[in-house]
Amino acid sequence: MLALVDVCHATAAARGRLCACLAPQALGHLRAVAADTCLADGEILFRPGQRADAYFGVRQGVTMLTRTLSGGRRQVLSFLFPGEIFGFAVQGVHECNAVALGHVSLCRIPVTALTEDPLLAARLHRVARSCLLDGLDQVMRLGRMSATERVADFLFQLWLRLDRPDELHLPMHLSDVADHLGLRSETVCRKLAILRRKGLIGSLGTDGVLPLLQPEGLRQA
Amino acid sequence: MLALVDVCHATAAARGRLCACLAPQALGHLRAVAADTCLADGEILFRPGQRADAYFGVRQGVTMLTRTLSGGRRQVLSFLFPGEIFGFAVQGVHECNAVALGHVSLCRIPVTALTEDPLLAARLHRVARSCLLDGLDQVMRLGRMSATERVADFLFQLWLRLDRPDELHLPMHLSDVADHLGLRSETVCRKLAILRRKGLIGSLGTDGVLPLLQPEGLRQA
DNA sequence: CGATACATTGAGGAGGGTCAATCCGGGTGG
DNA sequence: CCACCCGGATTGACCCTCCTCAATGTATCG
Repeated sequence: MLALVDVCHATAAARGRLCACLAPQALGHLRAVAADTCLADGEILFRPGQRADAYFGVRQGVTMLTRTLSGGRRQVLSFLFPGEIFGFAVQGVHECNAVALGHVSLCRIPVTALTEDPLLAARLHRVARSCLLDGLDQVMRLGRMSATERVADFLFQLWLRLDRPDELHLPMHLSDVADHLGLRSETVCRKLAILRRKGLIGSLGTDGVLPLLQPEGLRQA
Repeated sequence: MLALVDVCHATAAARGRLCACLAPQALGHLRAVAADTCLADGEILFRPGQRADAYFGVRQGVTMLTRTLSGGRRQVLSFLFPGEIFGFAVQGVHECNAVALGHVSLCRIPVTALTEDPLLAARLHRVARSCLLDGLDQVMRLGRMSATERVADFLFQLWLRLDRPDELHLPMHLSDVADHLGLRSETVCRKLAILRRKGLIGSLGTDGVLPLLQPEGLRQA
């Protein structure tokens, strides 16, 4: 029953993290009600239409939220890294799939915990609104950026979210990134090659590690 | 000091409307704290970076939320019709421009009203999460739909939001719609022509009125 | 060692962007 | 009342970015 506490200390810099904005007494309560869960690679935590009776915090690994359109067209709404919260639903029903990328361990926060603890509820609402912000960034990317800009901006934003690491550990496939950016995996691959030739990033290792040589350079293009 | 009450009775069917989900006692309180405002065409209610000390409910007219990228590239995040609420901010600061399309009358709800009235606060949070849902729809459109599908889906969703009217009153320019759908105004115009040739819609009048001949037909394409 | 899964690279085509010309309605001023 | 003008819609021609399809490379696993 470690809940989110440990993880959040490691990645507290990013906005929207739960523990970073929780008062100590709320943390104590959270520790009491949260339960841990584990998922294997590709496992689906929930699907659209399922009752949403809990929030989830990522402890280890990456979870991906997806939605599918007619014709099998898939959109990856977001990638959730350790310390981040997901599972927000409007009318008690999930609107997307939650898929584990690699081994994922989660902490489960029942919605009933919110009614019991208004402080926790307020903080979660704040996180929800922060998700709204991330959604805006994605809309800007999809609506008004070229393919190269989308890839570069995606890496740059990820770099910020993960506390400016020297390299990104990306457990998802290129096709997942493509479905996130409204592109094809071949296009993502080509654009990564361009950024590599510019000296902004290194080569994507088979283990999903991508060295960031000039992260700030990703900002403009 | 009519607040939102009157308007909401006219358009209560759509999800996310404020009054539709407000208990009577909350409405009374809302009536007490809300203040009316008017905007002329093109007038800007707030800009990114400004302190967000109030929410706004649209009483008459349409308001548009926009964001601008380097190079003057603009993205229209949403169009807000009568009965709808906007002004959600994360850290007390607005993240976009709010622009009036034609004459707009608003009702202003100070954020202080939320701390005084937890019921009102809870309802507004629900609306905020509903906005999150609308954002998902837009991401699906931008990421995975063709130009024709985007235009058709935009009209279809609008038709649902406005309680399935026989015709849409669109006070915005084609370029605004284009900036909403990640397209160029010429493309929107061409795609509208295609839908017209298919007999799904009528001709866009100079007054912004667009007859919907087969609204259900817009769903698939 | 072969099989599988995914990344990578190439060649060709289509959808939508870009630029420019024209249309059209409404407003203005003579 | 009419000519003029202006902003935006519409349409056409051309081009570029990205998609599509296919081949090849490469690492992991049985």
